Amino acid sequence: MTKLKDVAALAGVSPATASLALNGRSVNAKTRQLVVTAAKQLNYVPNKIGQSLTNGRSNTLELVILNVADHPNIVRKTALFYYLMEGVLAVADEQGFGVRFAVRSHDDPDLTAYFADLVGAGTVDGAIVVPQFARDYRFTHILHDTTYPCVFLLPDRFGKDVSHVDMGNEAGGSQVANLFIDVGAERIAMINGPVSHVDAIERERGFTGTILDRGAMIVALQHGDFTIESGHAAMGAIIERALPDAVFCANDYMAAGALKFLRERKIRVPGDVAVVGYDNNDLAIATDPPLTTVDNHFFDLGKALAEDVIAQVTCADGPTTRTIVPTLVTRSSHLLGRAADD
Amino acid sequence: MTKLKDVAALAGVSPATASLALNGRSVNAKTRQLVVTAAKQLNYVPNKIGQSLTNGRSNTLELVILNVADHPNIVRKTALFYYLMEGVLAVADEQGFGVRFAVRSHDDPDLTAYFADLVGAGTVDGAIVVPQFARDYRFTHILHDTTYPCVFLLPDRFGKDVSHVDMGNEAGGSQVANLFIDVGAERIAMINGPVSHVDAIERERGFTGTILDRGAMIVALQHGDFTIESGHAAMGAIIERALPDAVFCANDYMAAGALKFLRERKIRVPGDVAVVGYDNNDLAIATDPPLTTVDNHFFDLGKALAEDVIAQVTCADGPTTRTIVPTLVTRSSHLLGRAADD
DNA sequence: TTGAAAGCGCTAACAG
DNA sequence: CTGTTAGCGCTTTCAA
Repeated sequence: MTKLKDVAALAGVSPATASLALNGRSVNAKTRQLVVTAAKQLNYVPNKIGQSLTNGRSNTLELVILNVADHPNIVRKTALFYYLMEGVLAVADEQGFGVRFAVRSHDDPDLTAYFADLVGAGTVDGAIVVPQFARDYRFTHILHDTTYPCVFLLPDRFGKDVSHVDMGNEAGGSQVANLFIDVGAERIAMINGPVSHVDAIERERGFTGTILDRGAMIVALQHGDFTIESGHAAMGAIIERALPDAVFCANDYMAAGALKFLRERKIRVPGDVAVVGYDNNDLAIATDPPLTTVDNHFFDLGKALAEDVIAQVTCADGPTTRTIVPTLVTRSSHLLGRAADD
Repeated sequence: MTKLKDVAALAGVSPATASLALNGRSVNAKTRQLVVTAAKQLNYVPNKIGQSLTNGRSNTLELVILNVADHPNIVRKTALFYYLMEGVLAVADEQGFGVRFAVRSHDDPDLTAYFADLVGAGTVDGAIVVPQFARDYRFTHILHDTTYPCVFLLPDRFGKDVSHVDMGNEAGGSQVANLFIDVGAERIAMINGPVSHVDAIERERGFTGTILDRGAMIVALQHGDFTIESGHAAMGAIIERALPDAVFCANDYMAAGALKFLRERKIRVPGDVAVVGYDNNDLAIATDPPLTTVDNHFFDLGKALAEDVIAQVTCADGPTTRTIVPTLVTRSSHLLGRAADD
């Protein structure tokens, strides 16, 4: 591997000036020319490890996602997370940062050690962390105490003390509630995700809040685990008592399961009951009927996350907070009664 | 940040011995004890940048996936790739490697520069590359010439000169063909992916090869772009001429589109026509009927890829080649005639 | 078994 | 504007 010294030698200057020349600092134009052509001739690529050691910066971000053993890893299934990664990559690339990727379990006894390594090892300048469940956040202290640049993907409520991006689950739930009311539903059910899932908690809060505010009622609330099967089962449990006008499923997978159950029972969707999902997964256009759902804008979330860590890394800015508001994507599964026959 | 020197000072030894002690080299037991407790007391985390500079190794792998501008980014949609990443992470973690992630376009004019940086910058010890299309592979030369550790996810046919893992598309296509024949199909169609997609090419080869070998015939061949819509359209194009007994779709998305089209036309699946997809995407259990499909074992592919690069990094082994054979997952969409009514 | 010293590749401080 | 020197944090000869 050719190094700076070699380039300097070929150009007939000292390594120091070669460095200045290559980094666009003030040097004699002729000298720069010399150095640049020498570098090109030798296919010189600066060794980033060397650079990091002197600069104290690695220009790398770590994206870590936190799982939990007792629930299926929904990230695995949804492909949504890939959009987030691409968002992160988009801004990281543009700003000259590389991205490392890691998955840890929330139950991992040495999660703390992992984070300690992260801040100590010097391989990354900042971290984007995606906790998914309301669990033990003690590991956060390490990041906090050292004021290590990091941003969480977490609702405001859970991310009080740390920089975070909120994906607007509460607003999303509320949007669905309004849609149901507007379409004439009165007796309403929800199939939510695991009780400890932070997004699920917020979706439910936003949803039930506005349902009740607007004078309709919640007649059933079931918890699934975000899988198709659990949606299917939950729908069965709901129907056992009575058929609601509308059911909101906290993700598209469970909505697909619910749809499946209703089809088996020959209950018409749309028409007899309105069904809405969440995430705007690709699944939502494959179901029959196509699913009305909520789009989180995962790509934008990824961009926001990356922008915010990078800001902390480069400007030593204080903690940031922002919300990316999701948008309703109406297809046909939310229609009720006559409207469904159009 | 506390450094080795600090630990050494506290333990009352030289940095050199502290290093030896911490790295499990031969040192007086008492000295080691001293150093270890000092390290613990100071929460010492070795700086990996410093280590890298001396060792010449970063213990990091890069996973790069190659896109193409003129086709939808299927990786974005499938979630399959996430399984692959988890496979890579699983072995990387275990072996003490970190993983960087990047996405590049095959059409990017400075793809070559990107790879040159990769080998030159010293931030990664090896690369896993996932090209998806049969395109210009000139950038490979850089990796090749420098014998840089790298492994491709590519069919044998395309990966001749480089270490690679083959996902067994040809075998998978063949498995589907056999299933069709066994179920009594005679007039058979295929909805394939883009003509330049390496996996699509192999799937078709394996499929049509055994269909013809076993005396059935191909009555239609359409190309989609791996999306639901394209599957829908392709199915329409096929039906325009005649209804085949069976149609093999090169991925589950297109199969879902085909299913949708057939449902609209009130053609029964299973029963009138057999439909099989590929990938064993989660989509496949959400469709009606559940889709018979082929599982690529993406997690295992990721593990294989990681194992093979790491082997190259640590043992300077020569090029490796292996195939992870996919397996058929039968649900009900492949049944024909009476069998479908069971 | 341990310490002193050198060096990995680079950039920054300081002279000249 | 350019060269010399030092040093980032670590490991590794080489001596003692």
